[in-house]
Amino acid sequence: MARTIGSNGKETEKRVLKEALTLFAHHGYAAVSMRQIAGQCNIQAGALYNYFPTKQSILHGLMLAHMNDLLSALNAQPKVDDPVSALKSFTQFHIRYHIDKPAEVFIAYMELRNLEPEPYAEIMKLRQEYERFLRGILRQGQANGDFQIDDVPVTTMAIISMMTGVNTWYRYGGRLGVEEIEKIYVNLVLSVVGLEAERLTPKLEEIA
Amino acid sequence: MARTIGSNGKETEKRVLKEALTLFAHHGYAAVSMRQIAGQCNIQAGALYNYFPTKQSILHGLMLAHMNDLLSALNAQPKVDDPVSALKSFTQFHIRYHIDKPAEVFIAYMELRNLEPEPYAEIMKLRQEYERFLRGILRQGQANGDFQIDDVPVTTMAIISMMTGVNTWYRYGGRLGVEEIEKIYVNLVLSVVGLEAERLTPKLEEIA
DNA sequence: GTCTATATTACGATAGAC
DNA sequence: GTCTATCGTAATATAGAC
Repeated sequence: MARTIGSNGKETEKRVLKEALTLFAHHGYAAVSMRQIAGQCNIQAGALYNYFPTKQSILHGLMLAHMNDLLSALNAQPKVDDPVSALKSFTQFHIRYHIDKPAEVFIAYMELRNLEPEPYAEIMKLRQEYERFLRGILRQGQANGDFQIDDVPVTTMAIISMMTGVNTWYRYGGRLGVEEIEKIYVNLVLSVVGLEAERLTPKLEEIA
Repeated sequence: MARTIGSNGKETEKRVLKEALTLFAHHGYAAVSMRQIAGQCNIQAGALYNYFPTKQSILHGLMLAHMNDLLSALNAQPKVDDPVSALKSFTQFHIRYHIDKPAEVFIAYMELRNLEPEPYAEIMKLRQEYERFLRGILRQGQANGDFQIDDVPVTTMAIISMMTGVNTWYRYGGRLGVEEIEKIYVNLVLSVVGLEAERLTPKLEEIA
C-alpha cells in the first residue's frame, strides 16, 4: 500500500521510541513483541524496520539516548568547587532526574543484560562516567577533610543505589512532592558522608 | 519411553529450580525457554510439566521460596530491644544475606513484573513484611531519641535500596571481603539515622 | 518419571505492491 | 513510508508410549 496520508518518517520514529519505552518499562524488553510496539504506534510490524533494523537496536537506541541525555544534563549543571555544595547539587540533580524520567531510568538498569556485548560495553562506559563524577566529589571532600568516608568506591555505589531507589517507589501525587523528596535525600546523602544535616522542621511526616 | 534409570522425582524438581534460578538470573525470565531449562537439567522439555504446570509457576515458586527463606532467616535472628543494636544487626543480616544469595535476590526484584496479578500480590505482601521490620526499628529509634530521621518511610526505602545495591556490584574475590563490606555498610546505615559512626581504621582503602 | 512427537500459536524479520 | 503476506523458526504446552 502507498504511504498513509499524513504519515511522516521523523514523527513515526519518535513515536516508535516513545511507545517502545513505555512497553519495555512495563513488561520488559524480552516480553514485548515488535507487533505490540507497532500496534501502539498504529502501524504494521513491517513498518518498524524502516527505522530500526532489529528489535535490539530499539533497546540500544533508547538506552544510549538516555545515557547521553543524563550526562548532558549533568554537564549542563553549574560548576561548583566546594565538595559539600557539589554533593548537594549532585543529589538534587540525580533525584529530580530520576523522578522525572522513571521509564528511561528503569529500563537503563533493568535491561542491561538484554544488550548484546558491544552495545552493553558502550552503555556501561557511560554509566561509569556518571559514577566517576560522584566518586570525584567524594574523593575531593575526603581529601580536604569535609567528609568522613570509610571507603570511597563503596560509598559511591551506596549513594547511587540509595538515590536511584526512588525510581522504584516514588509516584507523583503521593504524600510528598519532588521538592520534599529532594530535601530529604540531600540530608540522607550528607549524613552518609559524615556531615550533620540540618533537620527538616516541621518534620515532613507531620505535615502529611 | 520408560523411566530413566536412576531418575528421581524429588531430585529432579530441585534440579529444575536450581537451573531455572541460574538461567533467570542470567538472562531474565522472559528470555529463557522451557527447553533451555530442561537442557540444563539433562531432561526433555515435556518432563518439566511433571513438576510445574506452567513456566510462570517456576518463577513463582522461586520467588516465594526466596521470600519465605528471607523472612525465616530474619525471624531466626536473636531478638534485640535497643534500636541501635537492632539496626546494626539488621544491616549485617541484610548485607550478608544479599551477598550470599545473589541470584535469588536478583530475580526477586527484577522479575516482579513478570508475575501474574495474584502471585505478584502475594510476593509484594512478603516484601512489605520485610520492609515493615526495618521501619519498626527506625520508628522506635526515632521515638526514643536515638535516631535523627526526617521521614521514616522514605528513610526505610533509602536504607533498603542502599543495602540491596551490593547485589549489583559485589563479587567474591574482589578487593573487599564480606566482613569488610558489612562493617562499611553498618557505618553507612548508622550515619543515615544521624549517629556518629566510629571510623574504620586503618581505612579499608589503604589496606588494599 | 521421562521419552518422542506434535498441536497451536507467536516470534523476528523480509519481500514486493503501492 | 506503510501496507499485506509470508518465510523460517521457536515458543508453551499436551498426548500417549514405555
